[in-house]
Amino acid sequence: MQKKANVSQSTVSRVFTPGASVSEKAKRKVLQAAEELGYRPNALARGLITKKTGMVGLAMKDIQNPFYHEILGMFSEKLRKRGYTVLFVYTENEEIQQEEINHFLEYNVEGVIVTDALLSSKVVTRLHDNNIPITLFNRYDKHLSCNSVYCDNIRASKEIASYLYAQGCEDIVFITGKINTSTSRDRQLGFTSYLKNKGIDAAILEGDYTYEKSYHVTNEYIKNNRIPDAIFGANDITALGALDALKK
Amino acid sequence: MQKKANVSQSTVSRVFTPGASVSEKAKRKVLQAAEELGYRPNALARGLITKKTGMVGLAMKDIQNPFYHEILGMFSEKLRKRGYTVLFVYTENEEIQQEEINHFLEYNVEGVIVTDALLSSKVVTRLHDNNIPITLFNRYDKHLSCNSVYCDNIRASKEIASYLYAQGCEDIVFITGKINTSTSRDRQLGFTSYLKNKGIDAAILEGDYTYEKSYHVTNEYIKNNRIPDAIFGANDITALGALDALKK
DNA sequence: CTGAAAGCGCTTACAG
DNA sequence: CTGAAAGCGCTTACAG
Repeated sequence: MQKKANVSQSTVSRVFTPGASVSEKAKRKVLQAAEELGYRPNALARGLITKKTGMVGLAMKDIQNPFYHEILGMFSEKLRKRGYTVLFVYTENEEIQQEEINHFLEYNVEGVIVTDALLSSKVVTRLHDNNIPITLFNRYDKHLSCNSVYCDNIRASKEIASYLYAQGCEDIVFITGKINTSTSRDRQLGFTSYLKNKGIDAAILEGDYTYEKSYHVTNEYIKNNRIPDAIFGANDITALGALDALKK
Repeated sequence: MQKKANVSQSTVSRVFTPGASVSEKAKRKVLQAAEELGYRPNALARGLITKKTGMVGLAMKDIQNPFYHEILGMFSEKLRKRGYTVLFVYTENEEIQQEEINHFLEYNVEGVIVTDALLSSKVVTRLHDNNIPITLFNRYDKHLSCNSVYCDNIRASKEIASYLYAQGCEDIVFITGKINTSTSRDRQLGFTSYLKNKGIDAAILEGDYTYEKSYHVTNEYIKNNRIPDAIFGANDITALGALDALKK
C-alpha cells in the first residue's frame, strides 16, 4: 500500500487518523491508492496498539419479549453512529457465563452492556480488573458496583395501582415476573404498597415472565376464586397470558 | 506473564494452542500463572497473525418480525459453540450500506451472514475480493454469487393453495410482502399458479410485511368487495394485520 | 509535513 | 519439548 502511494507507513496512518497533519498532496496520493487497492486500515492492528478496539460487548438473554429485540436495534444503531461495533452474545443460561465474558475480555471490548440477564459478582470483578466499564440495562443490583439505567418501576406501578383504585377496583391480582429480577420486585412493591395503604390486599400469583406460566396461574386462580376486578401483570407477556386465560 | 511462569513467550503460546507440544510441567506453570494474573490470550494479536479472527459478521434488517429475533439467537448460539463470536450490525436501510460492510472488512471477519436485508452487488464483490464467504439466509438472488439457505416457498405455498382449494374456497386473496424479496415473490408464485390451474384467479393485494400496511389493504379491499373465503398473507405479520382488519 | 524505528501481543518456522 | 527471532499491520514519539 505505502509502495503504491509512494509514501511511508506513517503517512498512510496519518491519512486515516482524523486530525493528523498530512499535506493535501500526500493525502490525495494515499486515498487514491487506497481506492484502487480496496485498502482499509486493519482494525485489529490498530486496536492492538491503541487499546481502542472500537468494540462494545452486548449480552442479552434469550427470551420471547419483543421489547428486547427493539432495544438491540437501538443499541446497535446508536453505537454504530458513535463509531463502535457490537460484539454480540446471547446467553441461554440465567447467569452470564464466565466463558461468554471471556470472549469480551479476549477481544478487548471497550465496555459491556447487559440487558435482561444476570451477572455474577465474580464476572463483574473480572471486568473491573480489566478496566472495562459495564452497564446494566433495565435492571440493577445493589450488591454489584456497576452503572445501570432503568425506569422507576416502583413509582410507575404505584400510578397503575392508583388508577385502578380510582376506577373502583377492589379485588385485584398481581402476577409477578421472575422473582429474582429487580424489575418484577419493584413493580410488585410499588403496586401492593399503594393498595395496602388503601386497605386492599392484592393477591399475588407467581409468574416467570413467560406466557405459558402466566396463562396457567391465572387459569388456576379463576377456578378457585371469582374473577377479579383487575389483574396487573409484571410485563406485557404476562398480561397476554392472563388475558387469554380469561378469554377462555 | 512469561516472567511469572518463567518460560518463554513461545511456550505460553503453545499452552493456549490446542495440540501444540508442551510438557505437562510447563503447562501447569503457565496455567497457574495465568490463573493468578487473570491472563487471557489477546484475540486481536492472535487474529492479526493467524488471519483467523474468530469473528463472523451478522447483518439483519430492523423489522418487527419476531422470527428474526429467534434466528439471531440460534445463529449466535451455534456460532459460539463452534468458537466464533458475532459482530452484529442492524441495518436500517433497505440495502446494506457500504459503511457497514466496511466494518466487517476492517475487523477481518471470517464470514458474513445476511438475514432479511438486501445486498448490492458492489458489496458482494468487495467481500469476495477479500475472500470473505457470505451467505444469505432466507432469501436468494440469482444475480449474486453467494451461498444461501432458504425454504422452498413455491412448493409450500402450493400446498397451502391446495389445502384451501380442497376446503372449497373460491374467492381467495393473497397479500404480498415486500415485492422485491424472493420470499414474497415465491410465495405468490406458488400460490397463484396452483389456483390458476384450478381456474381460480386470486386477488393480489400489495403489502410490505408490515402489520399496518396489511391492515390497511385488507380494510380497503373488504370495503369494495365481499369478504373472501380465504386470505393468505405473505408472512405472519401480514396475516395478523389482515385478521385484525377483518375483526373490525 | 514526513520517515525510520520501536513496539502492541501474539504465532510460527528454525535450531537445538 | 523449548527459546530466540522475525513478522502480522498498525501507531506514536523522535528527529529532521
